[in-house]
Amino acid sequence: MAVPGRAGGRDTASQILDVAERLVQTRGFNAFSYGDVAAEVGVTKPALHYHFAGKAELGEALVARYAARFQAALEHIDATTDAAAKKLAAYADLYQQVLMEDRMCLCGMLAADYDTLPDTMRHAVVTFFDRNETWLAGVLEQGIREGTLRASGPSREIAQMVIGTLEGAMLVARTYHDSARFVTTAKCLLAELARGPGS
Amino acid sequence: MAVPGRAGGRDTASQILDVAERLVQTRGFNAFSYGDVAAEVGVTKPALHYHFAGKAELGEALVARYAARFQAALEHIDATTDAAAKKLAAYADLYQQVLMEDRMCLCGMLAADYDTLPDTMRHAVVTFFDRNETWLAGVLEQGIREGTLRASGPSREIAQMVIGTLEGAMLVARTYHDSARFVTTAKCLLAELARGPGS
DNA sequence: GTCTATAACGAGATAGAC
DNA sequence: GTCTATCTCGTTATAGAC
Repeated sequence: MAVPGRAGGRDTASQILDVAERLVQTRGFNAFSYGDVAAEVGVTKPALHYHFAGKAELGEALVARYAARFQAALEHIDATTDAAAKKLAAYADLYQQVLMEDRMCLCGMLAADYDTLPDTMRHAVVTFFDRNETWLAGVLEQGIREGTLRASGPSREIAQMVIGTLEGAMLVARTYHDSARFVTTAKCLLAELARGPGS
Repeated sequence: MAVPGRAGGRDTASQILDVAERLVQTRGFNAFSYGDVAAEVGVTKPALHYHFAGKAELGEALVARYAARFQAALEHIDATTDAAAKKLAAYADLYQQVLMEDRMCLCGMLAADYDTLPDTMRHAVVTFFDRNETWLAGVLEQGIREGTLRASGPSREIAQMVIGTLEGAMLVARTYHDSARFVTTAKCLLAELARGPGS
């Protein structure tokens, strides 16, 4: 339950979000339609427009829900894990769980679609990355204090690299249908950040 | 001229490829149309169909040209650079040049669109990554022999991480309209791989 | 090699009944 | 809250003239 709320689907709005989320994560924002979602949920297109006025509004709701769920997962890590290195591993595991459902990170996918997104969605995607960066920078600083992690530069910059590496590893691994490829990169990354004899 | 051939545009086919390439790199494969390309090149849609039967064929030609150009750039690096660490820096610089034109790597973008691509394009994208991985692994092994690079694991796995990191850093940096963000991550990555007191 | 014209389809969206 | 029916537009693609 690192990513709670996905199993849900009692009401139509949740079902719409569930289906649309999967379609965006696998096909991208410009390769899914109201028709696709409606058919899969078992309603008609106007029913979708009742719940989400347009594709922009649906997209905004998608990012908002995903970001909230991710934020909750980060808080869950903070609440249940002490060591910074373990927090980092748990963070990478969040990505891995997404990939093992054959999905790209929602915001990673939307980053690819960025130039075609409505403004509100753009801002929401950037905010998602900002929050991840802030959380990661905190974990890195904790690890440096503990002496369990090392940073060869400012913690925010290392945090940016971690996000980029995990998003990129997901992106590429999906073309190989090989989640092991992601796991390998995540392990390399964690090994690099673990306190070796560096700085 | 690390990426030769882009300036070209004598014949219509080249112009079509140039425009389509930029549109795919900025908007994705599912967010550009024959109409967009035709309008920009200054011809009509049937003229495009004359040169490239359909979107699939255009996409294949796009990846083939991009991959060939990239391959040529790698050979250029090999021919003009000795030290492995400098080759690695030159490799990261190839990505940076693409990003500074406000573009995503063509194959990174197509990786996001992967689930919606025709089969021939899928294979071409994977082959692109494979060739990059092979070249990078060779450079890493050279660096280990020289004692200028270190690898905390098998060179092919490190090569995979390098590709993932650079693709992901590009992907995210584009949402910030901030190529400096990519440069920072690339520097961190090169610093990690440079021979510190590690293995 | 490029055009006009058009076919055939799917997209996002709305009106209005129930 | 969901439906039928419809509108308008953009999409890929083809036929056939020049």
